Amino acid sequence: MPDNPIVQSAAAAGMSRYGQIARQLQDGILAGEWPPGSAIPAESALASRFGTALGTIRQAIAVLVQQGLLERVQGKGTFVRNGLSGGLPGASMMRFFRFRAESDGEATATATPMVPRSEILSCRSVRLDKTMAARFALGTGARGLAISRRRWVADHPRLLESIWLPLPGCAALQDIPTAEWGELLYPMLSQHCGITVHRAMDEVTFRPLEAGEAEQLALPASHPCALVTRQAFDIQGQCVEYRLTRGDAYAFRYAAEIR
Amino acid sequence: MPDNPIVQSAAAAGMSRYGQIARQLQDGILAGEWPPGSAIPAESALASRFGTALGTIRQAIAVLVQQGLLERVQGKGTFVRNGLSGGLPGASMMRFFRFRAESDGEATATATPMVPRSEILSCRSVRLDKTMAARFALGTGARGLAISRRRWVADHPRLLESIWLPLPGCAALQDIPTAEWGELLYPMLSQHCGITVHRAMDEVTFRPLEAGEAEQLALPASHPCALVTRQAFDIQGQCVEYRLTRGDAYAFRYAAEIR
DNA sequence: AAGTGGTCTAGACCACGTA
DNA sequence: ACGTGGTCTAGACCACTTT
Repeated sequence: MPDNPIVQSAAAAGMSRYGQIARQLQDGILAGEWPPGSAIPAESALASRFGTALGTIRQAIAVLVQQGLLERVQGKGTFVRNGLSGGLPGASMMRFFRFRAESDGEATATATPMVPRSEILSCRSVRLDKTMAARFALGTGARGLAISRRRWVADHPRLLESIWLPLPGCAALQDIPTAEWGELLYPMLSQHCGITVHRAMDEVTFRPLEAGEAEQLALPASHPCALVTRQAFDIQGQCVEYRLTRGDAYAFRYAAEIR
Repeated sequence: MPDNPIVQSAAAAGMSRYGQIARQLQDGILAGEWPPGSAIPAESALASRFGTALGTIRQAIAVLVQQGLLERVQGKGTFVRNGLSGGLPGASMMRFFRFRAESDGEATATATPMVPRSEILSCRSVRLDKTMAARFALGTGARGLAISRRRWVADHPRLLESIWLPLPGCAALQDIPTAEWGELLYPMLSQHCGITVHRAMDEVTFRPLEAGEAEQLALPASHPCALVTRQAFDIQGQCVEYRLTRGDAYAFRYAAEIR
C-alpha cells in the first residue's frame, strides 16, 4: 500500500479490508481531513491509495453512506454530510405542538414545519455532577456548558429547554454572542465545534411544572407538563448532548417513526 | 433467462437489473412463494435462474435486506423475516411504564422487557367511517375489525387500546377465540393474516381520561392521560393498523430512538 | 465434504455533471 | 471530452454451518 496521510485506526486485526478502509476514512473525516460538505477523493484514487480493487472501496464507502456520514452524488463525487444538522428525521421536534387543527396522521408533509424561535436565557460553564460527567465519558469534576433556552411559536412561549454539553469539545460556543445563535443547536455544533449528531434517544414523560418553569411559559404553577429527555450521540457513539425539554402537556404532540 | 415461476412485476422499464430482480423477489415473498422464516434459493441458484452474475443477485438481495424483508445468515442462507413481529425496535412499547425506579437513559438494555398481559375486551366487525376507510385505502362504507384491549402489568390495569384493522385482510382473526390470542398483535397478524408490519408512526399527546376509560384503568375521572396514536404499515406502505393507546400520564414513559 | 454467504479482484460499459 | 459514480461480469478464495 502506498503511504497515505490518513490517521491509522486501532482496530485492524480480524477486520475485513473494506471495514478497515471504512474506519480509516471515518477517522480522516472526524479528524477534519475532509470537512463537512467537501468531497472525498474519487473511488479510483482511493483504490490506488489503499491498493485494493474498486469494489472494495465501494464497499467501504457504502458502510459510511449507510451510517449517514457520506453521501454519493452520481457524476459529482462522494461528499461528507453535515449529520443531522437540519433537524432530526424520524422524530420531529418541529411538530412539537398542535399549531393547527387536529392533524390526520398521514398529513405529516402538509403540516407547516415551523421552527420555533429560540431565545437563549443563559449559557455558562458549570461543574458537571457525577452522572452528567459519566454520560459524557468525562471524569468527576469535569466542566460542561449549561444552556437554558426558551422557544417561541407565534409570540407564545412554548418550550423550555435545559441543555448540557461536554466542555472541552463545545468550548467554541462560548465565544459566540447568544444573540447570534441560530434557531437550531445542531447546525451550530457542526459548524463551530465539528460535532455531528448522528443518533438520539428521546424519552417522553409527564409531570407537573415547577414554579419557575410555569412562569417562563406563562402557565399556572403545577400545570401538567410534557418532558422530553434527549441524549444525542455522535458517529462514534459518544454522548454529546443531554437535553430536557418541557412544555404544556395539553398543547403537546410528539411524533416518532419506527422502522 | 430460463423460465421462472416468479410473479412478474409491472415496472421493468428503466430499472436496473438488480432493481428488477429485487422487485421480483419481493413480489414472490409477498405472494407467499417463500413464507416468513423460510430461506429463499441460494445466490448461485438465483444467479442461474435470472441469468446474471452473482454480484447482481447480491445487490438485489442487499436491497431487500436493507428494507428489512430478508436476513442473511452466513453458512445457512437468506431468510424471509417476520417483520416487526416481536415488538418494535427503536421505540419500545415494552418500556411504556415505569415499573422500576428512575432509569438513567442509557440503561435501556438493563430494564426488564416486560410484556404486559393482554385482555381482549371486545373484537367485532364494524362499518368504518370515512377517514378510517381512507386510511386503509378502502372505499366508503367498508368494514373493519374494531378491537378493544386492556393490558395488565403485575395485576394492575395499565393500558387501554382501541385497534382498528382493515377487514378483508384481517378476517382470519375473527375465527380465533379471543382467549387464544397472544400477548402481541403483530405476530398474530403475521401468522394468521400474512400481514407483516414493517414501519409505524407514533404520535404522543396528553389529555384528560374520559369517564369510561378511567373506570377501566381504575383511575379517577379526568385523570391526566397519555395517548399514543399509532399507524402501522406493511412493506408496501399500506396502512394495516390504526391504534389508540391510553394510560396514566404519571406512570407513562415513551422511548424513541432517532437516527 | 458439500453448500452457504462473506470478501475480493480486475476488468467492462453506462449515466450523469461539468467544463 | 472528461471525470464522477452506477451497474455488471466472471471468476477467486475464505469462513461458517450442516451432513
